[in-house]
Formats: sequence, structure tokens, C-alpha cells
Amino acid sequence: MSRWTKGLNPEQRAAVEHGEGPLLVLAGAGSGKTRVITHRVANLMEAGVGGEAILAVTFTNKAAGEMRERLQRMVGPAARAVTMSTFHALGLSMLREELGRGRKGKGARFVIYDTGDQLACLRTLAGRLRLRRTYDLEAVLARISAWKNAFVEPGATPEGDDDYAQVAAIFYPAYEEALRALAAVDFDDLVVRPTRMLEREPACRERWAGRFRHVLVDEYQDTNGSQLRMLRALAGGHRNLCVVGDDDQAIYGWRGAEVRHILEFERDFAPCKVVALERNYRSVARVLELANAVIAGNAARHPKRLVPTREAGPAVRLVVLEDGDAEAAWVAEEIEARLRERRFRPGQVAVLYRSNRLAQALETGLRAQRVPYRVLGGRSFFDRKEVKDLVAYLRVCHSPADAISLRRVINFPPRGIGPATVEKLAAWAEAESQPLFRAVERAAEALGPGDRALPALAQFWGVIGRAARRLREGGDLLAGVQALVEDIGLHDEVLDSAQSGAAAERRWAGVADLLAGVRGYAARAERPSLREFLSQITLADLDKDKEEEDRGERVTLSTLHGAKGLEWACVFLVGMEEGILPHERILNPSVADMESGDLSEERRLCYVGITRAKDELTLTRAARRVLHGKPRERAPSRFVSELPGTLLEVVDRAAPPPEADVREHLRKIKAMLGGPGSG
DNA sequence: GGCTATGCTTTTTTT
DNA sequence: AAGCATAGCC
Repeated sequence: MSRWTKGLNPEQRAAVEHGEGPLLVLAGAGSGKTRVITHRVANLMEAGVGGEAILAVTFTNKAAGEMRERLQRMVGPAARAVTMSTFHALGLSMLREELGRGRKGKGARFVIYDTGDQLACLRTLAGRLRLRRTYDLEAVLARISAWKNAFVEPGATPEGDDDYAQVAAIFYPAYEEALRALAAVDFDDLVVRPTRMLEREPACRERWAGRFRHVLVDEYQDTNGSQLRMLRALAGGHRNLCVVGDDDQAIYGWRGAEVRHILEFERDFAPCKVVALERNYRSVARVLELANAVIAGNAARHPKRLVPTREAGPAVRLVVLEDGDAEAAWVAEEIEARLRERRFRPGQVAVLYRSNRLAQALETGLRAQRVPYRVLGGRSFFDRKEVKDLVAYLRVCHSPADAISLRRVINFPPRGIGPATVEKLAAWAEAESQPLFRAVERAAEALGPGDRALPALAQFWGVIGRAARRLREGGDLLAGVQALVEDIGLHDEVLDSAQSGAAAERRWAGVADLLAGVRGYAARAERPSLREFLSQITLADLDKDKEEEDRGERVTLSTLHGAKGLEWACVFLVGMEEGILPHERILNPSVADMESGDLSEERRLCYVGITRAKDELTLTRAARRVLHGKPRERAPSRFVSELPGTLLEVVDRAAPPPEADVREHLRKIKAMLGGPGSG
């Protein structure tokens, strides 16, 4: 028995000790999944497999980081040689390296478009295709993404689908062409394009498949079609592919993940060793009972139960509060009491919710109780306008061909270059078959020598030129960015454009955070470059540095998606209502939605939330909640109302609804006291 | 042609 | 509550 199999149960040990060939680990929640992966890697290394020959793929940077840390604790610095990465980050390095092989590595100069950039791109295309404003571009984008991940070429989209698919079929070729012209790749490209190269170019396949002698995949139930093909291309030769997952925790169907990948792995990679981990080491028995009961409501699944190894624990509570604010306030008070009584440290507590919008009220409640917290995930940071604007400047400096970013900043801060001028520039560029930035460069030619916008354009292009020079390889990245911020007068712009002092402060904090991110990156990176920084901020969390700092000192707020793979001693699962969990959009799918709602995925989401709790679990719901502006009576989530009463201890703290005239009276009093929210 | 204010809508989850 | 589109104003 090797040192890495001591203390494991027989199934875990079998998975860790398995040698060559396909391995499927069906790992129930809390069954020691990450442990199996890290121990397996350590065991392989002890058996003489070099760290550089091992690839471990996860879905989030958080998971990758956590895994690396655990491995480091086990094998020390040798862990650094192991590639631990997300599919997207792996695809990015493959793309950079492969495209960099071309003459002078020119092809490797590209930017990564996130969803917002993709939509901006579609919006400009809509104008050009004369399809303006008629279509839900997000729905179009969803179709295009699905096609890309299924390797459907732009000209070969299936006919006879719904209206949205027909519109998307028009957009798709134009979109792909646009990305090429913009020197941009989207998230899907990061997996699809390297996979295509692996499949088509034997030399490329040799380089990468030969490099990784063992491939391990976490959360396999969340792989989509292109990711599976990438794995096939990488591990199809030696077949040393170990996948770990749980069909009950498949929660990414909406972005193309297919549960059947894990259900069919045995057949896909036969002959294949299968190990099932059902013993749960995480949660007290009462939590597991609830989890088992909730997930049993799903028909299509590997029937299995989590087997408890711990004591019964306290009863799981379902607490009913009056409204959303009362719910948040009550949760915050409960948490504060637990911290005060030293029953938990902040880092052991989490509040989980279905959608990000529930976070605001909770933040308010926790602030009121002076409970330190962090909000996990939520792309919110990069969605902040001032951050996006600054990043767009940096992108234009790095790659002037990025016309989406160029359009974003050409008149920011406002300098008198309006839509009409931009369209003239675009028309000239189109006619001359030149990128948009050439039109800016040669504005006199594009607009005519007397145009009013010429000075502004010259000034703008001067700013970009200066910044680009400062930000070139080898320069001081932080100083360069600071000088750019200075040059565009971002500080004044943020101050002037904000409605209030507080808003200005918040906005400037966004810029400051980005600068801190640059500083952190420059300190961390071996060879800091603008290109690498831009890639990282699109793919990863900038808050990483901040998180490391105070690990364990803060209560976590997270969506259910963001919470997967994590655990806390004390968990609050809020918003247990029809319309929130399960989500409205699943119950009443709109025409733009690709497939009719998948209720089973919502149930799995609920299951994921429940199984995050180790010692104590509380579910809450509000009897009324303000949604779409108006307060509405809320029905309890079917996931709890259909359960036998023995599994939950129901606590009703909601007052009966006030009569309409009383409510009106209250509203008037509140208005007199200075409006709602002033309390 | 460009900017600003007002009125209007709008809400899933993430790489 | 915030973001977006439209309309009106400079």
C-alpha cells in the first residue's frame, strides 16, 4: 500500500491505485472526490509518472486552484509541474502555442471576447444585416454557441428549426467572419479551435497527446460536446483517462453540458474500470436524508443513495419569513448570533441562492449586523461599466483590430465622436477593406479634410499610441496603465458622470480594483505582459489575491452554481420558492429559450445546495417578495412542499398579510418618514 | 450631429 | 434599482 492510499476506504483506494486505462469514478456529493483525484495524481507521481505528463482538468479556476493547493501540501513543489487548468485556460495555451508557431507568431495576437463583447459584435452585425432590434440577440447567440460546440460549420446549419434558429443561421457566418476580422476568439473557440487542430493535424495531436500521459477530469457530468471531443483527441491514444463526476450534480445543461457523457462513459471508453463512491463523509445524517429525498424526485438518474457516516445532527429547519428583506435580516441575525457564540467562524458559514439578485438584500442584512462577508463568483466585477471601459482601452492598445473595443472607447469619455462619425469611419473601412482602426488613423481621408471630428480623433489616437508604446512587452505594466488612466482623465470622468458621491466612490473603486489587479498580476507573473493580463482577466477571477488574504475570515455568499464543489459547516439556503428554485424561466419558458425548461436540473441544483452543508442546514423562504416591482404572494418551492413533514422542522415567522387599506396607510407613513429603504 | 433627460423596461446560472 | 431606448434639446 502506498503512502497515498492509507486512510482511504476500499473504493477510494481502488480509484487511486488504478493504473492504466479508462477509469470512471461515480462520486456522490461529499464522498471524497477531490481527495481521490489529488491522491491519484500523487500516487501516479510516486509510481514514476512525471508531473509534467499529468493533466487535471476542472471547470472553474477556483476548483483548479484548490486542487493545486491540496496537491502542493502532499507532494510539495513537485506539484508545480502538473498541469491543472480549466478547459478554457488549457485551450487558450494550446491556441497561443500552436498559432504562435506560424511565421513570427502573428496568429497568436488575439483578444478573448466574453458574452458582452459577443453581443456587441452581434449588435453591429444586426445593423449591417439590416436586422436591427428585431431579435433577441442572446437567443441568437445561444444557438450559435450550440452549433459551434457541435462542430456545425456556419454554412451547414440544420434547416427547419424554429424562427430563432433561422435568424441565427443568418448571423452565424457573419459572426464567425467578424471574429476573424476583429482578431478575436470567444469562449467556445477556446475549446473548439484547439480540438479541431488536434483532430486535423497529427503533428499537433502528437505534441499535446504525447505530452500528457494521464488525463484526469473533475465534474465530468458538466462536459459539453466539444470538451468531450477535446478529451478524446488528447487521451484517445493511450486511453489513460480518469473521469470523476456525479449525474445528480449536473447543473450546466443550459450551456450545452450533457449528462449522458457520464452515463455513457463506460460504453464510450470500454473496457473501463468503474468505481462508485457512495459513503458521505461530509454531512450529518439528517442533511443527507433530506438530500436523498429531494433528488429521488428525479426519474432519469443512476439510482443511488448517499450513505451517512456521521451522526444524525440537528434538525434541518425551513423558516418562513414575511418578505425578502425580513428573510435577509433574519439570516444575518442568525449568522451573527452563531459567530458571537463562537459556534462557527465566519469562514465556516455560507448563504446560498438560486440567482444573484438575491444577494443584494443579504449584503444589506449582513452589513447591518457587521458580519464580514464575500460574494463568490458573480461576473459582476467585469460587468461594471468603468472596468469594461478601461479594459477596452487596454485591448485596443494590445490589438487595434479589436473594433468592438475600439467602438466602445472611441467616444469615451465623450469627445464629440458620435455614432454618425463612427458609421462613416466604418463605411470607409468597409469600402477600403481595411480594419476600423485604419479609418481612425487616416481620419482625414475617411471623413474628408474639413470634418469637425478630426481633432478629437487625432487626440484619441494619440492617447492609444502613447499607451500602446508604454504597455509594450518589457515595460512596467502598472505604470503604463496608470499613465493611461491619467491620460484619458478617467478619474474626472467617473466623478462627473456619477449621480451621487457614493456612486462615484463605488465606480472609482472598480477602477482601483482593476489597478490592484494589474499590480497583483505584475508581481505574480514570471514575465508580465499586457496580452497575458488581458487573457487572465477574461478567464479568471481578479479577486483571487483578495480572497487569499482573508481566507476563512468571511461569510460566503454564493449562487448555487458557484457553490458546487465547496462545503461549509453551516449553510443557509434562501429563496425556497416557486419561481426562484425552481426558477421562473423553467416554469414558463419564453419562445426565445432553446429547449423547454428542465425541471430536473433545478432539482439537482437544490440537491447541490443541500449537500454543501456539513453540520447545520437552514432553508428559508419569503411569504411575499417584491418581484418585477410589485410585492407578490410566494408559494413554497415544490422541492420542499412535496417532502414528508418528518424531514424538515418548519418555523413560520411570517405575519399574516396586512389588509390592503392598512398596507396603503403604512406606505404613506413610510413615504412621510423619508421613503422606503431609509430604515 | 451630438448630448442629455426622461420615461420605460427588466431580471439564471458561468467559462 | 439600474440599464436602455427614445425623444427632445443644444
